[in-house]
Amino acid sequence: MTDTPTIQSRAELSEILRQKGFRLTPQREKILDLFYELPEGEHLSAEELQKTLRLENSDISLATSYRTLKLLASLGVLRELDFAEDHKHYELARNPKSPHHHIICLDCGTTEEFESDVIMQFAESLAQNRGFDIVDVQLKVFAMCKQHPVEETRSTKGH
Amino acid sequence: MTDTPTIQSRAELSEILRQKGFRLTPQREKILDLFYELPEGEHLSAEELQKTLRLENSDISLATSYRTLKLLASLGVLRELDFAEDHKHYELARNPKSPHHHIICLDCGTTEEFESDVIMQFAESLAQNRGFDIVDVQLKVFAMCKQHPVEETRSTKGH
DNA sequence: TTTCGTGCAAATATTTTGCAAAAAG
DNA sequence: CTTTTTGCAAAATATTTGCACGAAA
Repeated sequence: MTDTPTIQSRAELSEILRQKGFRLTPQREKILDLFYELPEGEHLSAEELQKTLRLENSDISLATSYRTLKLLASLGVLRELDFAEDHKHYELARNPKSPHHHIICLDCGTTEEFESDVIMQFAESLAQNRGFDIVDVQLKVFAMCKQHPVEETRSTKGH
Repeated sequence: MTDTPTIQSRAELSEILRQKGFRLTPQREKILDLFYELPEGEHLSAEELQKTLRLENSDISLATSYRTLKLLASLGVLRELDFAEDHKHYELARNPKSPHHHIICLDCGTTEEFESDVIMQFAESLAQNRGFDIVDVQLKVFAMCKQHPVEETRSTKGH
């Protein structure tokens, strides 16, 4: 892995930003705060972030939300997740040494997360063999959960 | 894994479609043909598919391309891939019993693929424990390749 | 012939960007 | 003061959809 810093507390944000020449703004603080308030394993899309901000009467423009999500992801503070959807999700990169993975129900969209040393070791040695420097590792298991068995005919077109 | 059929040849397409009440059209045949002509490990986005079709003087509308990609993916004939980009990629699901995985350079976008029994076994037992029925497994290793070392300061804003 | 698929253009959805004003350092 | 960041609205991208016509079974 690279030198991605593990943020122990929101207070480190200022330092991380300053190191790279970015400024600490109320918007950036607020957005990071929100991610800290989130239960572990939760992730937000840009729209969900906006909705949450509005609930707390924070008036941050959508453009700033997008810019902040990208910035924080590029700094390694947030992790960008791609499920089988049309938008990205973000979560705190709490512990970059052991990224976690997701099993996703293709029908209801439910996600469960898990960690795995097996996967990480595999990825590390693979990257080393090929001369890559790992930034993130994401295993995605697309599946149907108990509540949503595999459909067999076109009658079930939904989703 | 589910009963996703492994297509041995393009000729089976008709049967697979008919089974679910879909029709065999020249457009669907042509698009599947293209994927068969692709070297293993190659994948196409909707736009790339259009470009390739145009090169062969096939005049299939973009809407139909999108519809066909979605349809074939839902039938298990194609596999939908999400890299850290703003569009999806598709590839033939040649062997659904051992999906392959990708290591992606975040800077230049190069992808290399690999397979792994370790990953598949891990995924199978995980899914079983949680009562999920696996549809696909994708490990993505985001990294920087030899040619594109990790950037340290904001001076390198590109990309 | 009846139902499904296609092409077109318009509509959506998501994300990015130019620019002037406001804020950070 | 100087440079970055914000908010807004417009633009750019990616994908989906309504509808009338044409094609498959």
